[in-house]
Amino acid sequence: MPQRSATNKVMLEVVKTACSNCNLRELCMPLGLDHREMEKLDEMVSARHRIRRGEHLYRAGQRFDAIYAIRSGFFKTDVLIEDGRDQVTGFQMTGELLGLDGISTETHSCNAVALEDSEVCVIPFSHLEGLSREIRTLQHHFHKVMSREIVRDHGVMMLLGTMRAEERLAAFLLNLSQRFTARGYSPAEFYLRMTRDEIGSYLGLKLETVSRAFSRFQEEGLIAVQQKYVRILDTAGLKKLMSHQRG
Amino acid sequence: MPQRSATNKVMLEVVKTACSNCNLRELCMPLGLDHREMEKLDEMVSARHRIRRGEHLYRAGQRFDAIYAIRSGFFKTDVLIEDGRDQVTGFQMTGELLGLDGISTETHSCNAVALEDSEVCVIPFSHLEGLSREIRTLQHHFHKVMSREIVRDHGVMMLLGTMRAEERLAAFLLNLSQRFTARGYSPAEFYLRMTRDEIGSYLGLKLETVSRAFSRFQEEGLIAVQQKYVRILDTAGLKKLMSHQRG
DNA sequence: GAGCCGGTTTGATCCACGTCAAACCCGCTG
DNA sequence: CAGCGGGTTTGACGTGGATCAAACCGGCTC
Repeated sequence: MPQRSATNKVMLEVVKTACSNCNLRELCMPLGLDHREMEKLDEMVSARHRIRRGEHLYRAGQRFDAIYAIRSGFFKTDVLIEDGRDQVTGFQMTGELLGLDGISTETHSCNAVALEDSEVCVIPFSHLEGLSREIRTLQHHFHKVMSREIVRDHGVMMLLGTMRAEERLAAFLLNLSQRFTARGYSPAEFYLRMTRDEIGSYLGLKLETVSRAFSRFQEEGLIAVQQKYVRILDTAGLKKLMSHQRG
Repeated sequence: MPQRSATNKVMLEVVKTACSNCNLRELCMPLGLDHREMEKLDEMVSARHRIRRGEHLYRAGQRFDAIYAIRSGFFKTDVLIEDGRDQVTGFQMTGELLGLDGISTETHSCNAVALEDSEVCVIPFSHLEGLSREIRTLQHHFHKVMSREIVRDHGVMMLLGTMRAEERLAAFLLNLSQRFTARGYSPAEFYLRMTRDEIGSYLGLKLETVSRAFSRFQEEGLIAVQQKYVRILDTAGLKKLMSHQRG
């Protein structure tokens, strides 16, 4: 049985977490490690955390010393500026990493909040750096993950800089669909874990605009929405909408 | 005298580039290396490239195998999507790294174009990975640089998602000022290397809007502009403008 | 020095999205 | 089952920035 102790308001389990038989392996960690390397990887993960819906995994300003791999659940990250404005910078799901932004200053630069009850693996960053000096493939994998994050952000910048409301929402839905698919869920129907307001914040729109876009998509038969439940009826239609609006 | 050979349309110099006595060291590479480590660093940089104004350092779709440190000059990076829309994702200056986005897929995901005659150090990525398995401080430095890029991108997302035109331009000017300062140039006056259109693309605005915002700032005595030459007259005013517009 | 050309400025008009406000929906609690 | 509250939808209206268009500016070539 795992030991338990309360840290902040969060339950910490000191378990022997085993990457070696985690079925998210191919999402979060590199393939093709030999037996010894796999054992080391298991040691790298120091613990698992359960985070309840609405709780923070970390907050902007806190000292950074670990990154987190999402075992299950759903998160958002957001940044806040003095004058009260804030923006959701991303939504993260199973198999994705959280906390990469903290490396640069050794301080988290955004908040990470669970949008549903979730579980993460805690990967102390010094362990990760140590191990990636030993295991090439791990090193390379990690670099790719960071780079992918940069590319992803460029995509969002593109979205925010050049697309109109409906294109943004279409892009957002298609992106979710694709990520759910990669995790073995239906590409065509899913529950949104976030509110209209959070979607709007992420997409640089007001919640009313998001809501109207949803309604419009429904009218046009592209999707069926019922609150947080979304069914995509016409993927091609959504794609078309994205590319050749205006121009 | 360095050997010369023409590669693409770009001059390549096979010189013994020496990080060890490069005065950008503190900007692009880690401090506190001992003599032997410094020598290895020198070997890591395989060559220097000269890029003339308007030329591409690399293009989206090309195979990635090196990152580039800007020795001198000024670049922009931009992404292009099918339907013809494009967006500038960043402006890079002396001491900054280019090409990090290519690691994830081993293919460059954006274009890098020199906005003035420039010179870069070519750092083959496999060398960098190899060396950072040996030198902890180099490894850690590199991770910080990648992470900083992510944080920077979040800042841009914030800008694009929540700020209005004049706030965006103010943020842009203050950011440039700060980066020039860090490089020993005047914080208050500089030449813009990019056009109004490129600024607009970066800030998610049309060039007319950028131009109007410049004019407005000038009317209000915040800056003096003459084409690409900008003098900041009231830094505090620009900052104030950013924070407490609309509220 | 005339003429051209890319980039910029400025003005007039338009429209997508924001703002404000009311109603609605659904799950909870007493 | 009434009442409440967070989230959502929908409508009416206002506005910041896009669009369209014309003029301007400085550097270039012939």
